[in-house]
Amino acid sequence: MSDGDDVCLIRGDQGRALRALLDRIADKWTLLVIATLHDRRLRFTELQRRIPGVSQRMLSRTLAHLTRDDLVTRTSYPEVPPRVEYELTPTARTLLPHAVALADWSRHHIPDAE
Amino acid sequence: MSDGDDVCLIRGDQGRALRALLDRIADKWTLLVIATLHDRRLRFTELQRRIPGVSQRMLSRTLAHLTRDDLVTRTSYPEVPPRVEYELTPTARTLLPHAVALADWSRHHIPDAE
DNA sequence: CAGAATCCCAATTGATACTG
DNA sequence: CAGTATCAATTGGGATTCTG
Repeated sequence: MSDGDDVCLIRGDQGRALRALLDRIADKWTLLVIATLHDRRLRFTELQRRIPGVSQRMLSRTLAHLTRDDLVTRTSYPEVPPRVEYELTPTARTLLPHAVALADWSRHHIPDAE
Repeated sequence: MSDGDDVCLIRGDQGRALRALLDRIADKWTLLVIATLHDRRLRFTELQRRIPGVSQRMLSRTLAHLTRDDLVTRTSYPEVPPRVEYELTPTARTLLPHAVALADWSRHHIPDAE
């Protein structure tokens, strides 16, 4: 907790890791998708309905990236009409507390963020 | 710590706060500037030397935003040649542990982030 | 030294239409 | 239903030039 904590967010592993994370989740929709899936599996259309403003294209891309990064699992059922369900991976769930902590920090320290 | 923690990162204050924060710090240079200033006040040119690849334009813009958001203080000394020093505000310092925590999470959960 | 102004390119996002 | 394809609009960022 001391002020002297060594912060090595430049040039080191920490810096690259943080950049890799932000590159994956800091865009316009990713965190919204993760948050929307936090307590339930959802189908494509349900996700789109719960996330106001997202286009099919962006939701599709976001889910593809999340699936590739192993933060979301995609389950396709061989039915007609097709049904596909998305769900957070355990890995993604461990990220949620950090997101909440950051949101909390923001509400306390950034004006108009409340 | 339970799985049932209420995560309200959608539509609520939390969601807007998190978005406001990411809009301010998730770009290419902001966190690098914050990290570079974590233990010392620095002048414009020193910052540019310590952050490889940053252009004058982007460093200038980034510092202006950080100053406006009260994460960095700008002190100008009336000398010739001019001297300007930048320093983290106490507010910005409280953000650093969160950044470190996220970097740590990333190193454990994102392949190639190490 | 510390920047502001200008121009240009690349990447991100959105709107719309179409398909298995 | 769950996407993909295409194109237009917007934004982020870099290179260069100029200035108090």
